[in-house]
Amino acid sequence: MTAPLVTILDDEAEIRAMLASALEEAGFRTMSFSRASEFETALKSFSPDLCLVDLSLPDRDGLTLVHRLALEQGATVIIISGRAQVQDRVTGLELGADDYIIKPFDPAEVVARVRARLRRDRPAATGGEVARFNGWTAHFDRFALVDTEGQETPFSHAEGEVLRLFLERPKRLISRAAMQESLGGAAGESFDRAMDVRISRLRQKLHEDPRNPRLIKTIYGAGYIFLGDVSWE
Amino acid sequence: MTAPLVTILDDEAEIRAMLASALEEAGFRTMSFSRASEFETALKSFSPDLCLVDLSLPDRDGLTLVHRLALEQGATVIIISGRAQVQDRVTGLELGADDYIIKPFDPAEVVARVRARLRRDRPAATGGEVARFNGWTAHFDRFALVDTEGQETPFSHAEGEVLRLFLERPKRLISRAAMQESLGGAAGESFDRAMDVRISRLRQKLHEDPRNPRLIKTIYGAGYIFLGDVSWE
DNA sequence: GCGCAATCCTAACGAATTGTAACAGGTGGC
DNA sequence: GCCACCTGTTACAATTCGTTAGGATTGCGC
Repeated sequence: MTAPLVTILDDEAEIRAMLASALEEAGFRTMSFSRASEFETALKSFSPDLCLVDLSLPDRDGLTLVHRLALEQGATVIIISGRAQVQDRVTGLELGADDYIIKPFDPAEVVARVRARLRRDRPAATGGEVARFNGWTAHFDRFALVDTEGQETPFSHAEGEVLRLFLERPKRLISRAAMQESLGGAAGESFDRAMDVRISRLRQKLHEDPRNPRLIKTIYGAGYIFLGDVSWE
Repeated sequence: MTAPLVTILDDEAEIRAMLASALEEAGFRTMSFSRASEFETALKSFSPDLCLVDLSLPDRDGLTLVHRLALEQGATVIIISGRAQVQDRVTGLELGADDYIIKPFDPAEVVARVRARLRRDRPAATGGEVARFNGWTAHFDRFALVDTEGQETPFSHAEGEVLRLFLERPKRLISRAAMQESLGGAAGESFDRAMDVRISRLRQKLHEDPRNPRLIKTIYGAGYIFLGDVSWE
């Protein structure tokens, strides 16, 4: 999967540079344009995954461009603008923009908003559903564990909840209480036994040696700790 | 097509009222909740198209709730918060929120942002009769599924209802109750068995492996989730 | 090391939930 | 009427997952 392509259309070189470096650092490919006409020409050869558009362009009405991009061409568009009035924002969004960011902005927030948009369009690009650890690949989207040989082992919803919890907090102690709260279990009672069973079944699917688990360690009297080297994608 | 359902979760009655009236005026259906626990209970019976969530909730950590809603359940979430720091916004968006609105806000902007989100989520609302997903093309106008080789498989009206529901809400949990409500089935009774049968027949036409369905997943005790990458045209 | 209680593991069971084959009533074309 | 098809119902099979119970492990005092 190649990195998503984000275009930047802004007449100020400084802002283009700031956005481009922040986005590239975050793993996106970027293309920058200072004038709408050039941008539109480039669109004939490329189809960006997301377009950042400054409304105050010298050579074209920005809103018209946004409208054509978003509604007619179906592109994902985020407006960047110095105009902060609610009315400006509302019309920008009504015209088809997916988001509206006001200058001055923090590049970190722009990156976060770009990610939030692309997460839906290209789920694989910004991740959240696939994690790798110690030879395993967990596909939460299809509820399956895949080993190095491509062998698939399905896991259930309940097992997935536990696995996800571990993969989101690797190498950190997770107390039973925290786990119950996370998994929506009513505190106390005898749900803690159900907890154990879920983990037991998960261990089996991960081929853990019961005597010497390598991935899911029990900390007696405290909770569990997941020792895999996790990377999400 | 029924109006999209927007849920409002905020502990301040005044804000709930303001949002609800603005959204209803804009043509949305709304449901309001003051506490996260009630909201989560209601989620078992309804599938909102979009959730507005205030982060400062009395009975639960708002960010955890957002994370579960957005990433695990695939719901569309807009955070409303009094915390205006860039860092707060970035973490909110990283956790899966689709947008982040800061208090105090203008109801008109909230409505515009809600519309901007839903415009992408429910393209079918604007009237598409053909949808593509994972090698299949569903033609609702002539009740047929077409595979990559052009092979046509007809589907019935009842099957189409289920398929359309899935294609309009991909990658989101759809509870049985919500499905019955959508399909006009009388609640309770033994209609839920008919539900299963419809899905079973649809799975067969999609050539799903009964042991390991890839498109229509069952979430035991909760509902179903459709995992295709859908695009309407 | 030994004994004991607390804690944890997991096989086995069973209730609840879901899947689906088979059946039957309904509808419409001819 | 006959036939094909649609669709809900029934009955039983399969799956999920919490509970139970007994065994294993750990920590601690001696």
